[in-house]
Amino acid sequence: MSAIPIEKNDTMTIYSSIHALVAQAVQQAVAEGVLTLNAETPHFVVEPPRDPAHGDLATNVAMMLTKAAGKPPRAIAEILKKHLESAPVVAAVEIAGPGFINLRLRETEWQNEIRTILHDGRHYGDSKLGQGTKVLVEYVSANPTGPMHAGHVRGAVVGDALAGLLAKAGYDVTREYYFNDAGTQVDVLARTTYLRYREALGEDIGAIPEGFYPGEYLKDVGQALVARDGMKWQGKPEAEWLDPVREFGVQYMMRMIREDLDLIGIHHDVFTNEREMIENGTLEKSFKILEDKGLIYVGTLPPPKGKVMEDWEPAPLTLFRSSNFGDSTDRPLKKRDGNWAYIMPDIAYHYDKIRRGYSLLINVLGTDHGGYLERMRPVVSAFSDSKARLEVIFNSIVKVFKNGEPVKLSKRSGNLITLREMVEQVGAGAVRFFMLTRDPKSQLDFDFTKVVEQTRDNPVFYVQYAHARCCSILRHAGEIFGADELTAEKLQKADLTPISSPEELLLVKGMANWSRVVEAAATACEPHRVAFYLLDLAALFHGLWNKGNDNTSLRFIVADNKPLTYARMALIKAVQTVLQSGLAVMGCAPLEELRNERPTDV
RNA sequence: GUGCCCGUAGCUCAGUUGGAUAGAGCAAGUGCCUUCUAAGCACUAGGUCGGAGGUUCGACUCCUCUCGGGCACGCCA
Repeated sequence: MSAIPIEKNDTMTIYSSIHALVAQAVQQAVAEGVLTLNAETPHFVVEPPRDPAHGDLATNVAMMLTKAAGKPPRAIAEILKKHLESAPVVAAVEIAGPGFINLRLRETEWQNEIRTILHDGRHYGDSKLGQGTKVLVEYVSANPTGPMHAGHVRGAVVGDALAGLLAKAGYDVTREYYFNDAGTQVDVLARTTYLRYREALGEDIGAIPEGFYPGEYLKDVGQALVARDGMKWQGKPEAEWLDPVREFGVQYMMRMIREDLDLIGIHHDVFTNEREMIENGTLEKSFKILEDKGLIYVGTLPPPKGKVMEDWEPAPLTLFRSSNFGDSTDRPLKKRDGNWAYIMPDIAYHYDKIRRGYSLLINVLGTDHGGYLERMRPVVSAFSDSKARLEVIFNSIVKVFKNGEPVKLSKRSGNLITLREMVEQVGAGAVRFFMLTRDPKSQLDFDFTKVVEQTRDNPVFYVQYAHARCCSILRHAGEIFGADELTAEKLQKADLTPISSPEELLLVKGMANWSRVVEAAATACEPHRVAFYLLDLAALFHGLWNKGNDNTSLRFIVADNKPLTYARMALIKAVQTVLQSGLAVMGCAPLEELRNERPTDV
């Protein structure tokens, strides 16, 4: 029986190459007539078994083939076993349980994985899963009426990390911010700005009345307006100042928001706004397109169910046939008075996204926007002829704590925990990491005290500590070898055969999972999986470190054994690299030491 | 009334898209500092995966029903 050659290219991982090997084994068994299939080989997986005692890799291929082959899974596994055993990278093959094929690879395969990590550096784990698909991630999108506060941060971080994750997974990502500068909210902004403007000119405005924004931050805007325009608007009727003051306020707020976002390292590629959508005709055009597709008609909707509405009166309205695309009802695009309904700018905006060629649209929103997905999916389907896909990442609220006590937030009084405050107190990296330590759908408690705690149960610290330890070890080793000898380039050439203990290889296998995590997390649009992966990897590393307590020969630096130590430095450098790669996806800066420092920078 | 989300150890949460004996941290118990950082590590104990059916070689995962909690459900914005 001839050995099966493995075709290997740059983007292949251990898992994908073994997957290919298994597929080849199936083909070969068929070619030799020992296996007959009456259907295509179904989708099977090659993955690390839950229990490491089962081997390095496991595949369910035999169980998946039972129908096509008309044989019990263990019989199929027996046939494939013979083929797999002949592969040079395979050390052992076992059949277990209902028909799993467990593979053990030669140690050199794992040692080579260390070289791959050192070679790929920050690009280790990159995937071509997305195949360059154009994806637009829209996040933050807060209206320009105030600074970023705790309520915005989670969505901002989740969106940004998701964008980073999709980029790593091979998508062509655009980070976009959409703001509403044409509705009543920005009119309130304009009126409040005008009030603060009069205040800045020395008028006594008293308390901020109901229906205005109470926040102190608008005093600055009033003063800035005085600085620019002087007394130009004083005593003038609203009709004269409303437009220019609104524009001034919006620009001021957007500048402030961008500065806030910069504090946690968030920079959108594109800013889009509602006014532009209306003024450049996109809105009219999107309506026309729906009309041309025969999706607009005039009709009367039944009253909404399950909700008492005293003022309900049936009336003929301009409707969009969204029920053609799975919506529970058709939607009015114009109000009774003939003006556009409020969803129309959103519709226009999503038309614009499609027009720009995106086939995957992702919006990051709070769970309180529950109805959004049902309303917008039909829109996206209509404009793209069902070719583009809209996904919404809903994230739950963040509850803020200090010393275990909940911090009361009140938007009405303008008493909010600002993003700036969070970053100044715990550091940008910690804010970002912590926001990603939970599935977005579940509620998150953000405790200022816990985030900076240097203990095992603070995931931010635990992962950073692992990275800092790698740095520390390499610093110490530099005294033996000279720092010049510990670069990734030099370490790649090390003899890695000393890396052979089960504990060390377990760590390497953990690192080899990185690309699988990238792909799975990107597919699920769940960046928090990266945080959990890093936590796992850090635990493996800390565990190995502490093995040195019981057994000095397992310490990374063994003074009287330079070849061994040098090989282990390659391992440490690899761990450092993977941690950095993961932190980079999350947008957190890796820390080189923690002793007297807080995470401060992005 | 309808739709979406959640329900996993005493607490806070993961669970590799259907795989083998369901995992971490905290809290409880035990052991480990002559060290490259004990800011930690190892071990013990803890479960009817809300409940009941179904699909199949195999279900925390998919389907139906059901109970409990959250969020939505206008021509308002």
